[in-house]
Amino acid sequence: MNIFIDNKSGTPIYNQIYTRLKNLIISGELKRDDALPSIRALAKDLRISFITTKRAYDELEKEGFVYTVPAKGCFVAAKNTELLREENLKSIEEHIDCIVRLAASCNLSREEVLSMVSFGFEQ
Amino acid sequence: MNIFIDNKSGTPIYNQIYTRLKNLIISGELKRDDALPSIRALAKDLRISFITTKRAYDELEKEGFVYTVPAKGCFVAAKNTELLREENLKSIEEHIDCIVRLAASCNLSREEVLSMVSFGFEQ
DNA sequence: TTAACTGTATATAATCAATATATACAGTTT
DNA sequence: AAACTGTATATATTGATTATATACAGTTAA
Repeated sequence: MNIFIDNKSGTPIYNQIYTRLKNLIISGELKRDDALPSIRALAKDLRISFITTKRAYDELEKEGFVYTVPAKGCFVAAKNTELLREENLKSIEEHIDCIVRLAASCNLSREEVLSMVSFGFEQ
Repeated sequence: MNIFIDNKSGTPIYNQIYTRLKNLIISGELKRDDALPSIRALAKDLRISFITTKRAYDELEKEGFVYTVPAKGCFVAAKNTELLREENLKSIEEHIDCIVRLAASCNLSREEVLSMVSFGFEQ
């Protein structure tokens, strides 16, 4: 499964697992309805508590990347790219809201902001 | 001085003081080189530890809104509006960076993002 | 010069969220 | 029945946040 834990890195174990699996799903290495390793098998493999792998899977499920069936296992959900796109759009909207508020509080016009954004894409 | 503490609100005391003073400075009610109440006097007034008022003042100083002179007091710094503008610009840049990254990961073009931003200003 | 004020520095206590875990439970498969 | 699956509950540890006391050192003005 190629998941490695770096105990020295500051990021929590459950987060490392979550990120790695998410990338595997997004990149397509794990396809729709593929079974993920069971939380216990993966935990045994990584020599950590299965509660920790469960947490990573819970996060993945909460964000719609996987679905789990009690007593059966955890599987890659469909429509991940659409889901990711929706999430990103929502996130972008939030950033824009912040920008609009900040711009207002320092008298920055729409045009000035637009040129800043446009410039941001050139970097 | 009109500073009130709401113990029921979730925001920390030092933060309430910080926000209130910052608003007084930005709005111009406290002008350049005006003396703020001493950390001890304010603490006595609010019936809290002066360490807490000190923390609020430390935050204000770190962000450039006030300067303190040991054994003399704490005073409103100059150029607050310019400073605020700079801070806001930096913050906007950061939001733009995030947006650019998000847009890239879901194949959103510069033009699409620009129209989203433009739309954001209409709300 | 001393009393009363200013801010500073260090150490500490309480609280809370985050992280990781063990254990007991219940359903599925073979 | 044995061996697997995920679930639920309770708990321990850690670290950051918040608020504090106490001892210190400089300034001011009687």
